[in-house]
Amino acid sequence: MPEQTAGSRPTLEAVAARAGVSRATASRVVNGGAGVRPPLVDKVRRAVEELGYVPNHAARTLVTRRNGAIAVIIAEPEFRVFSDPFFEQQVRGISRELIAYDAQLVLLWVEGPGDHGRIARYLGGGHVDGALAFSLHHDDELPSVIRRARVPAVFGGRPFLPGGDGEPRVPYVDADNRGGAREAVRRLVSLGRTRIAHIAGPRDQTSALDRIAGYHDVLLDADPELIRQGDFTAESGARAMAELLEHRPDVDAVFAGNDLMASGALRVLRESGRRVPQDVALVGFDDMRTVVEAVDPPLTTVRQDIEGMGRLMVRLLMRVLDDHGANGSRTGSPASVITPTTLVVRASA
Amino acid sequence: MPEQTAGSRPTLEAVAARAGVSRATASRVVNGGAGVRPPLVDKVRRAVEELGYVPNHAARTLVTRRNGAIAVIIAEPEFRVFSDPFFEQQVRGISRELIAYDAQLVLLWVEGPGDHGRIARYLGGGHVDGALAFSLHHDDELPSVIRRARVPAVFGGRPFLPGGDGEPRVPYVDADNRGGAREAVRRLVSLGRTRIAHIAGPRDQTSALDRIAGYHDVLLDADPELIRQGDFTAESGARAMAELLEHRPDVDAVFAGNDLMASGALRVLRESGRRVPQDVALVGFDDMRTVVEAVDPPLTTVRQDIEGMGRLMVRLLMRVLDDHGANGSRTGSPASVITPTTLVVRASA
DNA sequence: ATGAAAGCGCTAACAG
DNA sequence: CTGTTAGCGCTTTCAT
Repeated sequence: MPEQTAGSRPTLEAVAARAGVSRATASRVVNGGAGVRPPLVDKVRRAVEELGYVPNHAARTLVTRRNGAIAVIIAEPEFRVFSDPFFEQQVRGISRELIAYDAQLVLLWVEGPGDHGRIARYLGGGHVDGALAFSLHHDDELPSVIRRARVPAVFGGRPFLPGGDGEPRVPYVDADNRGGAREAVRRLVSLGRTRIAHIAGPRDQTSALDRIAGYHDVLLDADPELIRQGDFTAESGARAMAELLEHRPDVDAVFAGNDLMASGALRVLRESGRRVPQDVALVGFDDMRTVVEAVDPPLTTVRQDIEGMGRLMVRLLMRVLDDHGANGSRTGSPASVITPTTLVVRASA
Repeated sequence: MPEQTAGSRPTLEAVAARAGVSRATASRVVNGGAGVRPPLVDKVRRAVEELGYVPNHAARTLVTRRNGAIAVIIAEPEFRVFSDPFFEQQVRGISRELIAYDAQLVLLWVEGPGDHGRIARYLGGGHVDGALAFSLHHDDELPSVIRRARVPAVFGGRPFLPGGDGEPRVPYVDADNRGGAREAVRRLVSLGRTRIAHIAGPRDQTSALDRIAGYHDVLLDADPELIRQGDFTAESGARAMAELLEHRPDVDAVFAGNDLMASGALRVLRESGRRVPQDVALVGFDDMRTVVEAVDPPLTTVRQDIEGMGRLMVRLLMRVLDDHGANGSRTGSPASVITPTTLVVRASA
């Protein structure tokens, strides 16, 4: 343990003095040591060690204009933040990747539109180098708030693009919802099913929309009766399944917009005396552990690499930041990233 | 929307110039405006408005030595267990209170002992003014890591005090686990029950220990056979209840260390053909919504104000910080806070 | 390859 | 009450 006087911590000046070099050289060593002769590098390193020197972040930020911190914006209504496994995994990915970049995670918790002013002020105040936010509902104003703050940002999940005209596109990271949905439906088709229904997620979320699109990609002329609206909860899945059974009792397969709705549908299916997968095959989406394996039969579903998406959000943001730094103005909006999904076959289809 | 040139943001200098005052006066106004004549205050305020001035945080920190940021340290293993409302509510309370103090929340995610070095470096690096952490298992090293970093910290939940000798006591905020347990057991006594069992939480967590102590406070000479070990999971509650029924089939009341264990016990109780509360009365702890109301009969339990505890952690930390600032050295370790619990009577007891 | 010196934007004595 | 003047600790030209 390096000793350290109670009040003030050693400065670069002290390190330089101890190593018998100038502050400039000490600085160079601390920042990688490029272009400094090995013997001096060693001397400085040793001084740093002995003094227990840690760079003063504020001083460094003041001159470099880099904070080494990025904001993660969490909108309360949307997520039961830490209890939602989805969200937890994403934040874990972000946190891990940020550590690799030696950047800090500043959590901005938004409880409602009333907080937008505060968020805008903070973001605009140059406290963080960039922001990470999550795709929300169609009518959420947060994206505009972030954009107006002129802080480089990356979204998790494809955002609804406001206006749509000359607006700068925000880069985002999303799973291949559409492709995943196609795979799910194709699986059902390959099983010989011909009356394949879809229990859709809420229309104001792009992930739900994209999954619906994927369904239609495969089933070009699907009977509208076979498509039912849910809201991503198990309850809504059960309700949708009940409707389905009423209007199209001949249904022989269901692609649910997520695992939760699939679990609700499964319950109703069994209550109606149907066997899964024999009578009705069922595929979900998300591969949410707690649901997928707790259910009988275990659910065939589409997996997305959620933690990986979190990591990618960080990488993408860092690239945007580098562009900013390099030539002053953007090199053009960086491409968004769509991560692949994989079909996980279990017993339900 | 105040205009703003792309690259650099306006400085205090610019504000001062525009308002026709010195930088010092502008600074005074920005920081509350005490001791500045109203007309000047107005002028400066207007200039700030027109220029869209936002103080540079780094520059301010550099001179004041205050970051306006506090770290919230989350230890991964723990976090999973608490993946329920508990943790989320606490962080929400912290976040809300921090906003009131205009401080930022820096999230430090600890995945294991391997991260201790990084955490120590960060904390020791003066990036944050203080830290908030949560009470962990007996053998967790995090508390020592934090203490060694010499950063003012407050714990959520009474920590195991290491060493125990001249070590500085860390202030903490905790619910009155012992008192709550007493209330729970007294309720059972008041119902005329005479063979009251306790399903205890893990012995390496102070909350579990305190609840056991509360049980003993009321039942001074309880039969050791009536106390069974669980680990705060529903499964362990079921197991403990089964053992209980085997050794003491005459049991007529159970105080479970938390609601999850109570729910497991309830299931076993009913499988054994006993009626709750008629044959066996049951009280839980935590008042965890999702469990307490989902269960039949609804659980009588002990409620703690979790969000409030989060807020108190922040207030306590701020007080510690003020003490530090005021006279250079601590005024003495600030008192910890124990928040009251309340018995919530439902149908199970 | 190294050092000297000029700030980054702000606050806090200290004068006036 | 207001302005002047030093820095806070660090990076970064610019000379050498």
